[in-house]
Amino acid sequence: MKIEYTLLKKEKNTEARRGKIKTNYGTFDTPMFMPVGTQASVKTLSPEELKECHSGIILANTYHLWLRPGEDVINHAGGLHQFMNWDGPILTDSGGFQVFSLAKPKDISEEGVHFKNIYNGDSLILTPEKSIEVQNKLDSDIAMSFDECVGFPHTRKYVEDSVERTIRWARRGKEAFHNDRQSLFGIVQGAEYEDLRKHCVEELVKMDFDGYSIGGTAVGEPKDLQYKQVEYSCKYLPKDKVRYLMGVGDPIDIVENTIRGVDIFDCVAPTRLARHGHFYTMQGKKNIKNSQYKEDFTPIEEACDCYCCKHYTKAYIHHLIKCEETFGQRLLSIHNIRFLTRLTEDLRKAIENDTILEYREQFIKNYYEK
RNA sequence: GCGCCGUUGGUGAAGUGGUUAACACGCUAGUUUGUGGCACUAGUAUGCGUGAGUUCGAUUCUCACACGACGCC
Repeated sequence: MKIEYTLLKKEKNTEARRGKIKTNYGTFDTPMFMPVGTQASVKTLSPEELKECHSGIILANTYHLWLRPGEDVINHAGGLHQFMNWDGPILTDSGGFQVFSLAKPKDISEEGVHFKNIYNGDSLILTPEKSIEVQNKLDSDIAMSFDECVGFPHTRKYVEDSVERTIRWARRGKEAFHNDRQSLFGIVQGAEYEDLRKHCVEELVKMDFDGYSIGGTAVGEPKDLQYKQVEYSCKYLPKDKVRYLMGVGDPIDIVENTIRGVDIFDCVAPTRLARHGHFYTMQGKKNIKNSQYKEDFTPIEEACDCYCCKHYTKAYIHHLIKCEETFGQRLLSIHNIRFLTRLTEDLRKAIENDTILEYREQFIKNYYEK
């Protein structure tokens, strides 16, 4: 079956939404934070540890799994869930972000995007059809359309042409799509131009996707522009379909964009930052390597219920991270992901109580003014 | 006791008669947004064993002393 999104409640004063998503691998609440497991693994964490972080869904990447081990290997294993021993929902990115991070403009053609295989130097082309074929074989619960994620800054003309191509690619991908157990999302592009975002949404809605993603954010643009891009997208998206904001996961951005109507977030930040010693607290982001933690025998956060905070001290984690022990990276990854899922739990409560604006005010006060 | 070699930041060390003493590690901070994981950026000896001398100028040359390694009695 396809995913089923249920809108449970809209917050009284904002666009924030409380909902739930039913998949073949369980149901999860929205708003929700989704950890990133590019290569069929959320770096340093086991599926059991991820479960304890209360992640409702995880993300894996088409581009990387296409190159290694190859979609057929995973298909022969019985699909991504079986391959990686994760029995919760999985969303796969299409490779569209790698168009932004790896390809140059000259590598992009109407047919698709030309890449060099980093493992053996082969010339490769990723097309909308190929991306969908790979994702069909990976058998994730939610697949993404192949899009072009445009960087910042850019010219209006470039974005105009790019949006049209992304729409054509979305149509080609939808026609190539064959998997009854999987859902497919369209991706809204158009940078900071409201008319282009509106146009993109209208064209995608005509194709009737199972849900919609907001792309082209978190690519170096100022925060206020990011929030506008989300507003210009959510304003035109159908209320009865889920909305996923791609690549955004800074705590304040999760709060701000939930208020603007986003249901799902993903970001590499909690795990990447953890590997470099940073951790989130309600009083802001901190660095465990700082010498002040050398003999601090208290947990990362007293109020946190994660495995890391229940059993380990800052002094111990300070030591582990300075020694580059992977256990330290793992403990902070657990904490950071749990921090973000707790944040979305708070936001869900605030939506139910119609108090999300008060929550934002308090959150900003604690997070930034200390 | 004699001979010989050596002594440069927290560590390993490079180097020069003349503006900011290389590099690495460590240390101190910072950055990271649909991940080409474990990277990048910045700061970190007003100082070259101690004292005296030569010189316009010494960490660099000379002498004495201290400390250390090696060899000989």
